[in-house]
Amino acid sequence: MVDKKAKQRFLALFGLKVSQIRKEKNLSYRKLAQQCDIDYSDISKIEKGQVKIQLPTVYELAKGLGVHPKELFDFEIPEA
Amino acid sequence: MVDKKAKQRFLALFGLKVSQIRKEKNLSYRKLAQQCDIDYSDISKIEKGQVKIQLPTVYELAKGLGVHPKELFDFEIPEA
DNA sequence: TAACAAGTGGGTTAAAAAGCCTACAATATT
DNA sequence: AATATTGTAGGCTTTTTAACCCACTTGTTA
Repeated sequence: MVDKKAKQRFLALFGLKVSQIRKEKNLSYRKLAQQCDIDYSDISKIEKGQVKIQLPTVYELAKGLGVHPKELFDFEIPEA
Repeated sequence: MVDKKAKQRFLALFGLKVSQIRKEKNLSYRKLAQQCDIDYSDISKIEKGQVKIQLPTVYELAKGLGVHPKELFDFEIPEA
């Protein structure tokens, strides 16, 4: 496993993006959870960058938020 | 697990995108594998949509391909 | 103040990815 | 023709998510 810190940063930025979009849409964890097949307590962990979610979960999340999955990755990647 | 087919389509489209970019850059599985921390045989499976990779793997893949992770999701999501 | 909603953290079990390697067939290269 | 490259498939072990559930705490609001 190379570049552990960069991956951790990536997870954190992804979670932040999810958090931003969720708040824009005025959704609580529980409300969002109703719209996608993810447990509300797990969404909390995702936003904190605590779990390395898989592609289908990314898909579910985007669906629940009503955005294209691509949008969840719309953030700057820190170089080096 | 709701919507199994949609998730499978999503995986397939993602893999197709990876495949397209890899070929644009004239990279073989083994060459790409040298630039990211993923085994070459696993990249093959990713492109075929056979594995549900996690976020750090998405990050690695994008890094190896020299693109922003967002680009790997730049495809149409089939409705319904 | 009571009831409710929200965020958080901890735990469980089964399934699957990560990470690794080997082998083989089909191409391409020399 | 011989060699090297490429895609593919299979197996293996360890680690971790997925998918749940429950309990506690802090805010909200009726």
